[in-house]
Amino acid sequence: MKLITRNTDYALRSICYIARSKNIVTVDELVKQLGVPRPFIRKILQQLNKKRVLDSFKGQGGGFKLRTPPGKIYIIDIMRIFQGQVVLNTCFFKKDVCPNKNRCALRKKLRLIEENALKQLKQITIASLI
Amino acid sequence: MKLITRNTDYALRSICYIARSKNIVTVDELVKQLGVPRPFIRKILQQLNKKRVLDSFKGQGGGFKLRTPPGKIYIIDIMRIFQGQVVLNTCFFKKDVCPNKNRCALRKKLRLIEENALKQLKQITIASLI
DNA sequence: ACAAAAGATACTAATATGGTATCATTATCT
DNA sequence: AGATAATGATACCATATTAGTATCTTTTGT
Ligand code: FES
Ligand code: FES
Repeated sequence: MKLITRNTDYALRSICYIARSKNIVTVDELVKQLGVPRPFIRKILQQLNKKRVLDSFKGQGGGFKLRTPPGKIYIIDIMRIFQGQVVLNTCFFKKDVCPNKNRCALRKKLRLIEENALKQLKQITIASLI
Repeated sequence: MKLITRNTDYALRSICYIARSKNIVTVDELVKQLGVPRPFIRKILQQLNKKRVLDSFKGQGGGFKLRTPPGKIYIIDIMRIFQGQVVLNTCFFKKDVCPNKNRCALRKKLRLIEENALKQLKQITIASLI
């Protein structure tokens, strides 16, 4: 039960770095800073661009910068990009949606725990990490 | 980010069923009740026996029963059996243990969330599910 | 034109999870 | 004692997810 995966982790680190550095940041710079495989982090940054977290500039002097201020980037959103819908607690009972789900004591408990975790995750911004 | 996996889920269901039924319960009965692949649930029950959650009896009339009362079986322990150490939030920064871990803002936040979830999980017993 | 950047996309590798198969052991019943 | 009904142990296979690579295209500044 990992809260965040490697993807997300690197993404967050990259975003934090970019947030701190006022200038535009290249992949090369991030590779040096984070010591992460170049093609891997490239893919991550591309995804962040597609999802409109970062803005990208091609060509010489190009690179990435934030599209919104760090105080408005929530890590839950980054998690969603790389991990899909966060905190879902599936029922394995029957193939389809379990008809029992609302009465099921286990789900009820788990749901509470998840809601709680979600609530906390939703409050963390990049700004609060740097 | 699944809170519990299929293994754990089936284990919990099995334990709940066994807890409700006063008699000794066979794999066959569980298969019928839960509609889960027989060899799969066998393995699960064997593990539960090894970890001393269930007690097992071989031979005719054999099967499984609880080793402790349902109020003393915590689901966090079942999770640990099937999912290993629950709620660990790894740092991916450098290969080894990150020297920065205690100062790292992200880890600090995640740790809080995890501690919270753990605290809640630790309170759920089988008794509270049946 | 050329070089330095990112974009797009498809592929491979490693790990974790989910599931099977097979044979050995033990206990009960007749 | 032997047959049968149960679990124990163990090794294997399948699938999904995560992690990582490779290659080629596009854009832009000089
Ligand atoms: S049995 Fe389906 S949610 Fe619990
Ligand atoms: S950088 Fe290692 S814990 Fe945050």
